[in-house]
This record gives sequence, C-alpha cells and structure tokens, in this order.
Amino acid sequence: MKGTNLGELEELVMLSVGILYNDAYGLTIQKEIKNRCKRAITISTVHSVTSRLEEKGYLRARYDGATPERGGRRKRLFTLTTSGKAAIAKMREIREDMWNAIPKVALSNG
Amino acid sequence: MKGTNLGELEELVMLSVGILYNDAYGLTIQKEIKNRCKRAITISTVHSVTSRLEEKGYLRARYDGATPERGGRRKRLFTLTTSGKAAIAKMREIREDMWNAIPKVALSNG
DNA sequence: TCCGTTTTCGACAAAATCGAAAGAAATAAA
DNA sequence: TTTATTTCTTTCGATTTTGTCGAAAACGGA
Repeated sequence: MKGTNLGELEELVMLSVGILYNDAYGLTIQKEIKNRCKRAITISTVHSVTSRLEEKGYLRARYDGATPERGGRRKRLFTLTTSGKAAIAKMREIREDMWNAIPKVALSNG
Repeated sequence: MKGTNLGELEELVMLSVGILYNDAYGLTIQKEIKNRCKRAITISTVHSVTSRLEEKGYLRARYDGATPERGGRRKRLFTLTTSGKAAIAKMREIREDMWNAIPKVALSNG
C-alpha cells in the first residue's frame, strides 16, 4: 500500500474543489484548472482523477438534488473530506517550510 | 510532448536541492526529504528523479572536485537551473493563489 | 585486494492523460 | 405524445510520465 500521497494534478483538483465549494463537478473543475494553471486537461482526465481521490477518501460525491434550469443530466458534486483537507494542508505546510529553508543565494540569478 | 510539468516528488527534490545549495547529491537529498516530509524513499528513487529533472533542464549536475576524506565514489552535485527556479516558483505562486481563493467555509470542520 | 560510498541499470506500479461511445435527465420541437 | 436536443456523467481501453525498487557496477582510498 504505497500510494497514500497526492499526485500533482490530484492536488490541483482538490484545491479546485475547495475553491468551487458547492459547485464543484467535472466541468467546473476542468475550467478552474484551465484558468488558474493555463493548463488544458480533458473532462476524462478530471473524472479519472476524482475517482481516484474518492477511493483514497479525500473527496466525497453527492448528486445535485436541485432542479436544473434548462436540461442536462444531474451533476455529481464533490466536497473535500476531513482527511482530504488535512492532506492538502499538510502538503502546503511542508512546501512552505522548505521554501523558507532555501538560502537566498540558491535562488539568485546567475 | 506533454510532460513539461513537475511531478509531486520531482518538486520536492527540486526544493531539496535548493535547500542543500552546494551540497546536494543523492544521499543528502534523500535525507532532506526523509526529515522534512517523513517519507522514506530509496536512493535509487532519488537518482531516477534527478536524472529526469536533468533531462527536463531543471537541474544541472557536476562532479565534486574535492578529494573525499575517507573513500567513496565522487559525488554528483546538483544545482537548480534558471528554468528550474522559475518552474518551482510558478507552481508555488499558483498554489498560493488557489489557497487564497478557497472560501473559509469550505475548510471548516463538519 | 577489500571496503564503504555513490551512481547506473533494468523493471514494474501508480498517476496522468486522452478519445470515443454510451447512459441520464430535463426541456424543446414536431 | 413522441422525438430531438442539450448538458452532464460514466465507462473503457490505451498510452505516456512519474514514482519506486533491488541489484549490479564503478570508484577511490586503505
């Protein structure tokens, strides 16, 4: 049981779900990533990532109960689970600590 | 040619190289990650990641010219390239922006 | 030659990625 | 009412990149 961590894209999807709060589903997640990261991924990619995150227990899904205005299939909305929130928070903390530990000289140009 | 991005572990290795500055090589990188991330990876893993980062142009390697005190093969020291620095800085910026965009309510417990 | 350190090699699992096609559900058109 | 259209979800199969090892090879003193 190795892969208990988050991959790079998995993390971006988690952050997107957090940002979108109560409107996170395939399409909106895809757009969020496109806008913020200037990175085009297909809807298939988003779905395969969200599935994996569900399996890991980092994301929970529910069906949209509200009536859609003009047609369309029910949306599958995602929210972060408690362990999901903890996972991304921890990664952030570790990276920030590492950034702070980099000596200035290592980042100067030349 | 898709994979121009950094993977999760690749990023950690880059940060470690920055932290270690003029003493970044297999062993020290491995330890840095172990200490900071509480994550045990083998030395083989570190080497395969650094190789890939070199190919991507994010890391540059040189051999240690100094005489080793007590035996052992020459070390291969790594430093961040200009594009390498830019790559990790960009990832950091994007993630910070995303974190700031997450509404408080999405992170509260419950 | 022997020992300890470090890198290279070859292999495999997990994550990232896509395209295409098939459901669903609600509404608009016939 | 029946059919078509729209908007999304699901699923499948396939391929490239990343992540991960264990073992072998290469050094460089002692």
